Amino acid sequence: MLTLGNIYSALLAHFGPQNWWPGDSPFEVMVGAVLTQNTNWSNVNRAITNLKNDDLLSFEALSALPEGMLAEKIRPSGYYNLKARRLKNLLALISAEAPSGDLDSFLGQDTGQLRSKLLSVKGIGPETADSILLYAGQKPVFVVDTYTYRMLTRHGFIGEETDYYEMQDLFMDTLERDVALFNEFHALIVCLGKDYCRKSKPRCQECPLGKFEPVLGDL
DNA sequence: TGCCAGGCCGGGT
DNA sequence: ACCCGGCATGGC
Repeated sequence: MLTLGNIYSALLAHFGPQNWWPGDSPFEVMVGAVLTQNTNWSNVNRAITNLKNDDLLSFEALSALPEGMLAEKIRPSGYYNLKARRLKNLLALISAEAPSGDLDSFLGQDTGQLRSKLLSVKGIGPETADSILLYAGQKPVFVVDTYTYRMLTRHGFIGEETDYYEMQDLFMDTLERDVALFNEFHALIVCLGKDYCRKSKPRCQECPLGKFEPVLGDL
């Protein structure tokens, strides 16, 4: 019987623990979540490094930095004008919710309420919001991304028309709602995606999941 | 060289 | 309710 648990075990055995998120503070995670939208992490890391080198990676410093200057700092991450605006939008939410920039109280809110507020920010969609909830807020929320979709569709686990929330429900209704599990699982799916589920490689031949004989609907 | 990366928004059907 | 173009740098 094929289960998501089997997939998790196979990925963990193949790639080993990933220990995400690659950022030390919740604030850094939130910034990274926006910067990594449709962008590879090495480019994001350059942008983060630029901010760190200038001591700008804090709520106070970023709030004081003009949007145009922020854009220049994060240029390597791509879409830099757009992302500077999106980061400012997020900072505005934090200001409204926790005027002193107290992230603990901001992230300590009820998960559903916080999710709605994050989604109300222009530039933050389902994946970015859920990444912040899980990796910055330690909430048991499963993060779905393009690799998750490719893994599930290409192995025939789900239909092509499946949307974000259907996939998310699949994980959250099947697995134990555990922060550490959701953390590792999503990170491992990204590993799988980078190595085997590239857009230009429609079939994952030597994929670690190849030993399974997936059947549509059998999860 | 062209294609791709840990999305999301806005405008057009 | 979909579908599509725009946003942009750096790696392979």
